[in-house]
This record gives sequence, C-alpha cells and structure tokens, in this order.
Amino acid sequence: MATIHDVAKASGVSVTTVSVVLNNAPRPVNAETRQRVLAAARRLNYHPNAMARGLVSRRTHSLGIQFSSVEPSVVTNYYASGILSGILAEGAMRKYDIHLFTSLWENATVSGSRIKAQRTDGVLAISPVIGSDIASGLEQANLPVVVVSAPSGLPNVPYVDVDNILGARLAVEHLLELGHTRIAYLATDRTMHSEREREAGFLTGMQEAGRSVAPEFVVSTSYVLGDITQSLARLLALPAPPTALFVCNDNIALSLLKAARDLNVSIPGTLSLIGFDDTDLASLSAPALTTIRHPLRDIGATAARLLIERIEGRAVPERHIFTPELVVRASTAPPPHRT
Amino acid sequence: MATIHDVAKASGVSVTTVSVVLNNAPRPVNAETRQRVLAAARRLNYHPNAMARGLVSRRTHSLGIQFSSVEPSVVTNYYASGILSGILAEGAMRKYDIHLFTSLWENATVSGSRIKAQRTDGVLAISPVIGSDIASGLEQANLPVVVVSAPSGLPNVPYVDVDNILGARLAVEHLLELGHTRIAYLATDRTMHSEREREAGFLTGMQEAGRSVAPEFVVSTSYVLGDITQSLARLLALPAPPTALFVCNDNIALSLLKAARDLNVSIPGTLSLIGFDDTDLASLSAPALTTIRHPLRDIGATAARLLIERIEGRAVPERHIFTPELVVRASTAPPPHRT
DNA sequence: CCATTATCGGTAATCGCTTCACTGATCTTT
DNA sequence: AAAGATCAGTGAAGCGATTACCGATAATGG
Repeated sequence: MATIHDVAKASGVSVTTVSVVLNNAPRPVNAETRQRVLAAARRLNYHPNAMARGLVSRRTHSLGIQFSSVEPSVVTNYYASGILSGILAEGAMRKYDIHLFTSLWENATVSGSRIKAQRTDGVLAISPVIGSDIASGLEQANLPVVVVSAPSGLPNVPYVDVDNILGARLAVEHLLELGHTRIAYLATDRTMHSEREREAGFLTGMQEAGRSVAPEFVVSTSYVLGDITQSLARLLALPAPPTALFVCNDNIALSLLKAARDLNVSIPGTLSLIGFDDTDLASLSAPALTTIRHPLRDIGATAARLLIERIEGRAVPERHIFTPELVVRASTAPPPHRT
Repeated sequence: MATIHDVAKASGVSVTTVSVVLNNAPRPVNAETRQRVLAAARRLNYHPNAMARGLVSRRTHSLGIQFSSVEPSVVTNYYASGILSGILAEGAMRKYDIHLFTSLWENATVSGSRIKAQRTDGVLAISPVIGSDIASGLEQANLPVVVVSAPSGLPNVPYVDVDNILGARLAVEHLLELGHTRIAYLATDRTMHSEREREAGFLTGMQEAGRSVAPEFVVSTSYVLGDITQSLARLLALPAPPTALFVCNDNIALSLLKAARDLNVSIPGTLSLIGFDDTDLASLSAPALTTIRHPLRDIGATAARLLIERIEGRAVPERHIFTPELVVRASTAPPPHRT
C-alpha cells in the first residue's frame, strides 16, 4: 500500500504539499505541481489511510448508530429498516459512512467505551428504552448525539420523532366519527417511549370526547401470533365487546388480521381495526389496513442531518417532530347495528 | 479525554506497562501493578483511541458492508434486513462492529478508495449485480472479502448463498405434483444473480419433467403494484391461461395477492401462487403464501463468520450454499377442473 | 560463587497523516 | 529603492496508541 511519502517522492515534492493538494486545503499551490501530485497519486493507486487521518484530524466522517437494549431481531424490523434507510440516504448525500455498534446499550459505564473510542464523529441513539442513560452517557463523552424516537431529556441533545399522541388521537377521532363507542386499545412492549405515548394519546383522546374506557379494553400482548389471537378472543368474549380496536403498531395489526380470520371474525364487519405506522404491507393486506402514517425514512434522514449539522458546528433545533397522518383504507367501517 | 500517558502517569508506570495490562499481552506483570493500572484507567475514565490503535495494529475490529449498485431503497428491504440482522448478530457475538459504506459500488477505480482506506478489517459485498467488479476490486486491495448472494468468481473469495436453482425446482415440483401443467413464471430485475438462477431453475425443472414452457408464460415485472396487476391480467387473458404461477420473490407475490383480489381472481381457486423467500409476512397474508424458505439471517451470519475467520487468518471453505425448503401454505391447490 | 534464567518494567521507534512555523522568491506599493 | 504582500513550498512536531529491544533484579543450578 502506497503512503503519502511514496506519493511525495514520486512527484518530487514534500508530504505537506501532497496533503495540501489532496485535501484541497485553502493554500496556494502551483497548478502544474498540483497536476504532478494528482498524477502520482493515481499512478501509485494511493488512498489516504483513514486511521492516520482520523488520528490527527479528529474526524472520521462516519456516524455511529447505537441501538437500544432490546433483542437484536428488533434491530432489523420494519421500524429499524425505515430509520436506517433514511440515515443511509442522508449519509450517502453528505458523504458520511454509517458505523453500527453491534453491542446493545446497557449503561453508560459498561457501554460507553466503544463509543468513546472516537471511532465516529457522532452517534444516533435509536429508540432508547425509557429510563436509558444513553443520551447523558454519550453526552458526557463530549460527542454530538441525536436521539431518535424518544425525547432526549437533555436540552442540548436534539431528538427526532413523530407526534405519537396526535397520531393516536387521529385514530380515536376516526373511529368516533364512524360511530364507534366501545373502542379498545392493544398495546405491547411498554418500555418503548412511542408505545406509551400512543396509549396515552388514545386515553386522552377518548376522555376528551367524553368517552370512558373500561380497564379491560386496554390490553397488552406480545409479537407472537398465538398471544395476539388470545388477546383478540378475550376481548370479543367480553359481555360488551368492543366494536373497534386501535393497535399500537401495524406489525401487530397485521397479525391481528390473521388472528381474526382464524377466529372467523369479520373485519371491518364486526370489528374495525386501525394500526399505526403505515408499513409497506398495510396497503397489501386483506382488508387493506387503515392506519396512521409514521414517516420513518424522513425521521432517519432528519436525525442524520441534524447530527451532521452538529458535528460540523452549526446550530440545530432542539427537536424535530413530524406530524402523523390518517390513512383510511378498508379495515375500518361504522359499527354493526345492535342485535 | 484521557490518554494512555495520563494513565501511565497516574499509576506511576510506563505507557508500555499500561498497554500490556490493558491488552492482556503475554508478558508478566506484577499483580499489584496490574491493579494499580486498572484502577487508574477506571478512575480517569480512559478508553483507548480506536484510530491510534488501528493505525499501529492495522486492525479495526470492524466489518465493512458494501451494497451493490442498486437503488438505496433496496438496501433496506426485507432482503437486506434479514442479511444485516444475521451479520449484526454474528458481529455482536465476536465483538466486531459493522461499517456501512453509504456510497454504492460503481467500479473498482471509483469506489475502491473508501474501502482501501483500511477503515475495516474486511468487506462483505452484498448481492453484487451481474458483471460487477466488486470482488476483484476489493481483492486487489488485499482486503479479505466475502460475497453474499452471488458467486464471487474468484477462487480465493468465499461466497454464501442459497441454492436458488434447487429452490425453483422445489417450487416447480410442488406445482407439478398438484397436477398443474400450465405454469407461468413472473420475474423482475434480471441484473440480480439470484433471479436469473431462479428463472433458470424454473425452466430446467419444467424441461426435465417433460413440460414445455410457452414464451408468453415467462414475464417480467417491476415492484409497482400497477405493473404487477397488469402482468397478471395479461397472463389470465391468454387463450390458455396458466393455472399456477411461480413468482421470483415473496414481495412481488404478496403484491400479486392484492392484484388478484382487485381483479377478482381466486387464489388458489383459479390460480395457484408460489413465492420465494418466506418473508415474515408470507404466513400472515390471505391466503397464507406457499413459498420457498430462504434463510437470510443464517446467510448473513455465515458470511460474517467466514469473513472474520479469514481476517483472523484461518482457512475457510470456498463457499457455503444453504439448502432451501418448500413451505406449503394455502396459496397453492390442485388446478380447477376443465370447463 | 558465578553464570544463567525468569520476572518486571522502561525507552524509543513507528504507524500515516495534518498542520504550524518558517524560508525564499517574486510582485506591489510608496 | 526599501519594505511589505503574496505565492510556493519545506521541515518537523505531534496525534495516541503498540511493540521491539534492552536493563535491572532476584532466583536457580552446577
């Protein structure tokens, strides 16, 4: 592998000049010299060593991604996929690479080391669980940080998210407008900030409309189809079963569609169903899923952009909250007539 | 940020000793000295600088990922998700981070530089398009490379894939066994190696069973629902329409399910449908999709493992080909009776 | 009792690059 | 014509680690 010294020797100048030419440093260089250096670099197939460069310039041109402490499989679900896709697109545009820390975040002392090794210019904390010290842990390392899908809790750490509360209210409003009164909510992993907000949005939405929610109408389930089927069966076995169901995310809503088929429950005939996220597959299911749009790619791209702005020393807003949108498809309808 | 010198000073030893202690180097160190060093490192919140370490040791403990030159969105579809998930899991286990090169591969001269910057210990080339010089381009940089989802074309570059030809034949056999004779194939992007193999597998499978395939029974479509619907409509408008359809991947098959509903075509009543990949959603669709299992996570994990083995100087097999499996669900059935 | 060896530790070179401080020319300006 | 300015380029000091090489002491054996 050729080094900068080889290029200097080959073009008859000092390493300083080579460095200046290759980095387009703001400093006069004779046009002919420049060409000689460039030619030599090409001829020797020279590529500056990223480690050496990073060591002295303290810049790596790469963005770290730290996932939260949830199972690794969740890392590559549709959620993480969407976020990552946006980050990659933005990174490509601004010439930053993406560095994924494979170990999950535990706490600042244990997990800090890899990040503090200065391997990246900044870190994106993806959907930290509630109570995580990731934002403060990274901030104390004096590294620019942007949090995705949760408030950072720190004034100088920006975060990007969708307005989950508003989204949940849009869902509730839609169901109320259709004439539903007995509306249930299906939750899952409550360690996620977004899910808590959605549940809260559902509850306050109902409350503001003057509707009370029976405690047995708020149930929690896992991602396993069997559990989902059971939750549905239990809800429908209630003396006064719900006529509509708001599910915390599309993944579970899609599974619930399957569960409903298995239980011979007609959707939206006997039960209206609304999800959250607007996954690619929401439009392909049978019936197509009514849901709330969650702009994952935009969120990822914005987070990356804010992080890069911070890295490059520009001021950035404290947060960027996207507005969700109701997407009406075929899984919601007016409630069935009383029998 | 504390450096190794600070730790040395704080514990009253030389930097050598600090380095030896921290790296558990094979060299005797007094137990008490060791403790002093460790304590000082902890107290100063010291973390070795990855750049400095990488510069001298020529090891970064990270795996590069180079995507092929397809649209970035494809980078984070279910395919890339699955592969990435496996890579991450393996990386986590073996303490390697993952570095995503955001720029897509163009050719060895243009795209080589980022990789040759020695930022990673090796590179995984994900699904290079046919004719890509990525394997040779990386190999010439003298970096360990493993190719995913395509043959590397180079004897010393291992690759990992599923047996697409066998998979396609399993699909054909299944349909033939059900009694179908008029079987069509729906292809898409033919620049991908896997899709070419699947098409070839379909064709030879049919041929070996003594069935001829009419040219209009092999059609190509895009990922856009409209195009898929049109392709389906055209196939069914044929004088002797197919009774079964083998689709090159589940994504398109799932869209096709939707298209069939829109066109009022019963699946599997009038048309049997079989996909390829066994996406998470294949089991949730209505009807549940019969398909061929493509072990993406295993492929990703194996590719990462092979790369790490190579990096660490161990011998690895030239390739690792996974065997696909037929997963029978509800989208295939015997052909309808003649009318 | 001296040579040998095991143990414990230090000095300094090195990795490949950026950048500060500086030197000569050549060109303006008063 | 002397004094700045500007232009083009060099030398050397790091950046923060690893590691080859060497030194000193204590234990061991013939």
